[in-house]
Amino acid sequence: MRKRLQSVSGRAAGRASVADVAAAAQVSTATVSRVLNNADYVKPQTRKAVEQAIASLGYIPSGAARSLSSRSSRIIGAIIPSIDNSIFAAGVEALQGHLSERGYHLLIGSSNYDPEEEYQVCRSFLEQHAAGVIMMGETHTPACLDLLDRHGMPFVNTGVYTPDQPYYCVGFDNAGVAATAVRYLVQLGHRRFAMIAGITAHNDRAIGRVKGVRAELARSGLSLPDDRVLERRYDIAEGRAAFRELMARAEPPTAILCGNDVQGFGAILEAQHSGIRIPEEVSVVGFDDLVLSRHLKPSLTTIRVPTQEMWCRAADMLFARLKGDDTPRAVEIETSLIVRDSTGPAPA
Amino acid sequence: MRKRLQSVSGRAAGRASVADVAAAAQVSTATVSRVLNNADYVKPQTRKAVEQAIASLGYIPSGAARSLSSRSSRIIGAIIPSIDNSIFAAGVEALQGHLSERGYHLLIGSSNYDPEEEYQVCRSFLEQHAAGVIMMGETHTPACLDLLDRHGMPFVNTGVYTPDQPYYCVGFDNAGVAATAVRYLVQLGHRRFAMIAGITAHNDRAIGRVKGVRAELARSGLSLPDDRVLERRYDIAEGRAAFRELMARAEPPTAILCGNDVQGFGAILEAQHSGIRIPEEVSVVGFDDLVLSRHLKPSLTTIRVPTQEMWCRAADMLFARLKGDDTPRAVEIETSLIVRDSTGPAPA
DNA sequence: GCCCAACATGTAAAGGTTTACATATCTCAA
DNA sequence: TTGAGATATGTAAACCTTTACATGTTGGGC
Repeated sequence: MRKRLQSVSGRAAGRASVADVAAAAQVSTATVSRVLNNADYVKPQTRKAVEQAIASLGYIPSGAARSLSSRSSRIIGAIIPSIDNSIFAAGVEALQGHLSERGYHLLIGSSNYDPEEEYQVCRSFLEQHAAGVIMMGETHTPACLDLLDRHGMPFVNTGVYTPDQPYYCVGFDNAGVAATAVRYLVQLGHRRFAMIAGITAHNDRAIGRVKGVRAELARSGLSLPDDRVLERRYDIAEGRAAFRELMARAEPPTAILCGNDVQGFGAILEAQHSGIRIPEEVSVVGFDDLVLSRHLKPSLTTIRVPTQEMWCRAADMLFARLKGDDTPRAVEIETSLIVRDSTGPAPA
Repeated sequence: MRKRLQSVSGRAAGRASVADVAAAAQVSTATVSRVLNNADYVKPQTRKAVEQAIASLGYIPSGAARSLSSRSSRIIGAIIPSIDNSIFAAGVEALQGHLSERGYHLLIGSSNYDPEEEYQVCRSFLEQHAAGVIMMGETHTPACLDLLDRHGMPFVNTGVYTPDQPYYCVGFDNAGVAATAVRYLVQLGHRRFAMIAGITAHNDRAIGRVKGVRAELARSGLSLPDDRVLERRYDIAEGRAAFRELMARAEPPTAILCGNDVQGFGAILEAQHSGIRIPEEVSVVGFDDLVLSRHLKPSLTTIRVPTQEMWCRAADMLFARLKGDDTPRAVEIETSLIVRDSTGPAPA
């Protein structure tokens, strides 16, 4: 059994610890800790000595020991339904950068739109002492909420704006935003609508969008029968199939609202392949404004959602709560209808 | 100051610990630990008692304490150049699931193709006591390699196959694979080639692909002048611009190889917009086989890369090394040329 | 020249596991 | 009946920080 690394040894026999740094800088571990966490009351000269020791030992603090001791960590957990969806990938990317700039780390888990998996991911975040959690949507199992609550784990719901709820959130009103698109289409003279929606089970955003479309149509004295709402996965192939199915009907819709851009891509691509003209024969609207949307032919009219901003704001809300600052409970982010070439006047 | 949570208290005043579980189950903490890590030599009856205590207390082990004590964690770090790229998103998604099934957690960091950032992410993984790291490519700064080495942190390079190197890797020979596509195009009669390549700085995969193309062309007595290699970001807009630029030349290429599918999408979409016919006027080949590739019109001929498999294998290599099992140092995964509609005979 | 506040640093406990080692109990062959 | 393993459990140290508290030092107003 070899004695632990001494400050003299160039090579680490095991990892250098605060004790090693302290020894090398001839100070106490408390002082090293103070330097590390740049606390007040450290003489510049002392600080320099410690920093030098840190550098020469290649000392890297132990996150585990740190969070054990301080009962807080620099880890944020994010639960994403599916990373393999551009909109979430973009969000995760932005979030990761945002956290990293602030010395935080991102732990990610995916729920696959399954509440049970979401619960398990929460548990694992708790296990890792995450400082906070970001989740999608407002619908979580009681077990999950209870778990977070019992452990005093702060969390923020994203993708939804629910000022009436007691939970923190940053997002937008899915129903209201979807209504915007409908209003625009109605103005263009459309009367026969259909929807390629996301799978609504366990997905309040998808539900909200369908609801919003229905509500707005109702306001114009129109309706959206159940058989004109096709629930499909967020997937190009599914979007294509749904579009084909809708357009093959006796009375095809003149306007199709998609649950997200990916389904919209499916619609446009299927139209390209089958020779259906968009927007002359049918208008298509997406949701998210992914990068591809502006490049397709025709380009896709859609709702722009500032995802990056949303995830970063969610992180900021957590930071504020961790610091004890107060922060509004519900933050609404601005979306906008981006009119492109996939929509036009209803055919005569 | 309140006394710590007792097994009798329904509500947690702080988090339950092994000590609490031990007390509740009337055993020692060692036994609880044994149950937790399902070690041998625990009487079924005892195990049951402990498990019951765990359940009733809602006990969640502390990952921090665990890794501190055991000097190992269940965290794997992955450094991705950019999550906001379908190919990586798909990989991360698969990796996350794979790890999660095995009780591991995924910490992610992005390097933005910047070696310095990669180094920083490595540091932060070290800080979090990751059990292992997965990185893209074989090119890492000496500082980074040294850091990993000094801390005995196992890592695996992905996206490259370098049996001659002393590092673990799982991937494929970028140059060789790119050559495959060239061979196919040469057979189709193409003689005037161009490339929309990725930015080669700090990106050995991008470099490899360019090299492979050049090497294979040389074998056929052809060449690829520097002015026919446009280095661009992996981005649809960049792909479009590059395609436009190439096709506007006095002698436009008859075949364009793209650094990845995203650039290929750019080429196809630009062709759609500008009325250039693919493959009649020019053939286009991508790399990655993203989901969209088969759906575009024309569909994109490309190289299929089993990304999901690649990332999962990388994780498996780490697992094997962590367990002390031995594992081949270099694993080659199989890619294949997927011929679709974006390639055809060279125009006459 | 004194004393107090502000500044600077040190000591040691606590945080929640794992694990080496010690101890206790059981089983069964001789 | 005994005792040697095998089985089962316990004790306590170690892992590496942070932090409450204690102590020591400095400067300057009087």
